[in-house]
Amino acid sequence: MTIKNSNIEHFKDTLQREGLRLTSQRIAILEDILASEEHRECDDILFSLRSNQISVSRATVYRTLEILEKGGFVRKMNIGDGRFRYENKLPKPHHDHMICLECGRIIEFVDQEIEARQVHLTKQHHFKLVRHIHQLFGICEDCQPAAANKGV
Amino acid sequence: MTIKNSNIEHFKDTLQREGLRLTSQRIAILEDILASEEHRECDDILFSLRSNQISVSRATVYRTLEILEKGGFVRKMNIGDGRFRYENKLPKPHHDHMICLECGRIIEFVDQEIEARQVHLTKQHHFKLVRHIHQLFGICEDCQPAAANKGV
DNA sequence: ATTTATATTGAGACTGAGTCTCAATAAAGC
DNA sequence: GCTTTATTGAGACTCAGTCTCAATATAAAT
Repeated sequence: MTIKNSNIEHFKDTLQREGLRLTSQRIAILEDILASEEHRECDDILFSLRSNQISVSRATVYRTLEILEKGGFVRKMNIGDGRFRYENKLPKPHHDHMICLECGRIIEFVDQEIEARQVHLTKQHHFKLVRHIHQLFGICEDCQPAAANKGV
Repeated sequence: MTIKNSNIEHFKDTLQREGLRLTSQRIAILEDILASEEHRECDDILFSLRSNQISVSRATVYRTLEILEKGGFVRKMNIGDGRFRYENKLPKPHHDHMICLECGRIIEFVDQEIEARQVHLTKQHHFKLVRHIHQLFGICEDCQPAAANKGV
């Protein structure tokens, strides 16, 4: 059994547990996400499907993304520009993001010291930490010459 | 001269530098923000003004908030629920936020180690850090008993 | 103080991401 | 294959935020 098929099986189990059905649209959306390493918005996924002659409605993509998020297949991220991004979460350990303000490029990072400090700080405030967002906005290496010309 | 008046003077200077005018609406909005320590959304500010018999349109509040943000008077924050929050930035040094998922309470924090690690990490990636968002979501002390009952 | 040029305002139209509705369709179990 | 019921697509809808434009107010000039 391929890795891809084992993911579909896993998805099937997740659906069954919730009394949901395995449809061709859901499979197509999951496969498209599994095939990408990018942080994409809904329409990126929609157009990617369409470029493979798969027609799915926008509503179905949103609905499926919600199921996939709950099932731990994708991570939904808010980078503050009003549109959510979705990334294939399966092969990835926890990480945070640097986001280029010029080109939108996303660089992933993790830092154990920061993770530990977060736990420490929340304990100090008797706050039960559930999840966190840590985003570093700036200019990536490639965009720095261009940004300097624009006076950034 | 009171602290309040010196802020209005500072605002006046900021406006003049941009060729903008000092209007009663802009003063009222700034004063309302200066009088609050909270992280409020546009409508909170609008209703606060109205409760003081000051009628301003929503568009003007948004427009003024934009000017105040650029001028460094307020900080605009995205806590991921689709509505921006604005906080009086003047008396405050840099800080990040813990956000209670139950009651929306916001606790401010700073940690020099985290700040230093951020700089270190971005340097490693030759990324020019401009700003960051660091939000810790969870359950605040007060909400933990209630959340436990709901099975969170 | 009056005039003049132009920035600002308010009301409501508009935008765009995302959600909801509902009739038609398609899974899944029998 | 039949039945039950979840799912789909199309488009209406929502909601925060932005834009438009005629009426108004500010600031500078006279």
